[in-house]
Amino acid sequence: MAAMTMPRRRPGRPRRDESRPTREVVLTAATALFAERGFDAVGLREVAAAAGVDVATVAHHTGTKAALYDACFARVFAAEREVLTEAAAQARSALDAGPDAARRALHDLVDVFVDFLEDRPETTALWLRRWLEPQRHAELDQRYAEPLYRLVTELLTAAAAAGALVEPTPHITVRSLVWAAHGHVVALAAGAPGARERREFRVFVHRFLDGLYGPPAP
Amino acid sequence: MAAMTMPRRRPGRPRRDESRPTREVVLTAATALFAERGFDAVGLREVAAAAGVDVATVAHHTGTKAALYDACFARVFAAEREVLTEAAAQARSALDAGPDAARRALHDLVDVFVDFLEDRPETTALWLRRWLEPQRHAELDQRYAEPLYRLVTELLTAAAAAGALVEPTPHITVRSLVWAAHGHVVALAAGAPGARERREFRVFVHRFLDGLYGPPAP
DNA sequence: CACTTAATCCAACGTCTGATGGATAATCGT
DNA sequence: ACGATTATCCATCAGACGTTGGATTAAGTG
Repeated sequence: MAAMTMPRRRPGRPRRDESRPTREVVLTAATALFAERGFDAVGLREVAAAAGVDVATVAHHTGTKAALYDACFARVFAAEREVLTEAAAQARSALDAGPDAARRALHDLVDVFVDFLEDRPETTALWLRRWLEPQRHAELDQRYAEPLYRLVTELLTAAAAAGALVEPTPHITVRSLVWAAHGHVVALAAGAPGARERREFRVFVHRFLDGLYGPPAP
Repeated sequence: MAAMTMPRRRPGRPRRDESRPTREVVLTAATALFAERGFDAVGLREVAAAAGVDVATVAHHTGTKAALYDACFARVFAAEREVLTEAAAQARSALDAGPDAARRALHDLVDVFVDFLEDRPETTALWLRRWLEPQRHAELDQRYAEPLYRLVTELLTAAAAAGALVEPTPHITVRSLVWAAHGHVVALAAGAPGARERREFRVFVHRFLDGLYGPPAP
């Protein structure tokens, strides 16, 4: 029975590295390169070399270069969506517990977001690159950005409806916070003193929220 | 006498368009293309075509492609620096007139900045592209970004010293504001409803400042 | 065992790139 | 009028690019 459910090796030439699927290796290498230098500045031969395979192998696994690019984005953004969706759900459940709890939940939510970006700075690089590509921009916004923005925007709207805060333009607040966080990551990548900067940015974001909505109860 | 100070035509074949120096035409065309698609995605032949000249003419006036790229940045960032330097000087002179005037001066300063970015959205595109280029990043920061950041950061510090506000991390506040403004421009370029978005972003920025520092007197 | 399937690499293709050497034209200084 | 100077274009180069066809290897399947 176990043999039935075990992932039996498929026929054909075995992979070079049986521990990680070649596609994953290629995607990881390509993501790092694309994040660092962008679509046009990265050659497929370079990706192949970084992944330790031939350029034809890259094509075999990911098709065209644009498809590889898209696949890299999909992986990173799916991870971001997962983390944020869960964090937003937690924050939402705190809305009923009164204004103080709601504001504290917002603090926690942005902390999760900042943690994620600091942990995976390539997310910032890829987002910024996408924002600079007008044609791909729209499609990506629809698939990834808009749902996330809507999630948090509706969270703010609900908090406002619950009387926890006053927020006339939640989408602008959310967007500004997101860009401030991306700027923070870029500053870190540019060599700002790490630990101190991280701490201070969190304090700033909380000041930002407290200034807009009032602080949680002491 | 007038003939002595008049810009006498230099020898050699005349320019195609005597009204605008060829170098300016090329730089303008190149700036638009680079801002839209980035360094690697823009070919010199494309720049030449947009400027209405041959590719060799581009090389003759701007040297290598990297030099052309740098020249485009220098033009745009010099304009930004000029506008901001003057606005910051005006704000600084208002610091002595008390906390309310200081806060109002801050509002005016960010308004000038947002106006400038909305007016020249290519500034945002070029900045973002530079931030994604690690090696060029440092040099550019030193020449353009750092002086501007220092200008505004010291303004905040001076305002804090004058008792107009409390600001533990001025550089983070400034950076976050700058990135929020860039995000605003990107959203506009992506098709957000223009007039309303512009108005609401200004309201938001003022809310942001009032939240951090307290509002100016009513 | 033979047959199929899958993964990998090698070699090559046509295209486009940034750069350059050299010819031509038009203006100035003399 | 004549050489010097400058701007412009044409033609071309060597190299890198993304992509593809086909050979090779090694496993599963019967």
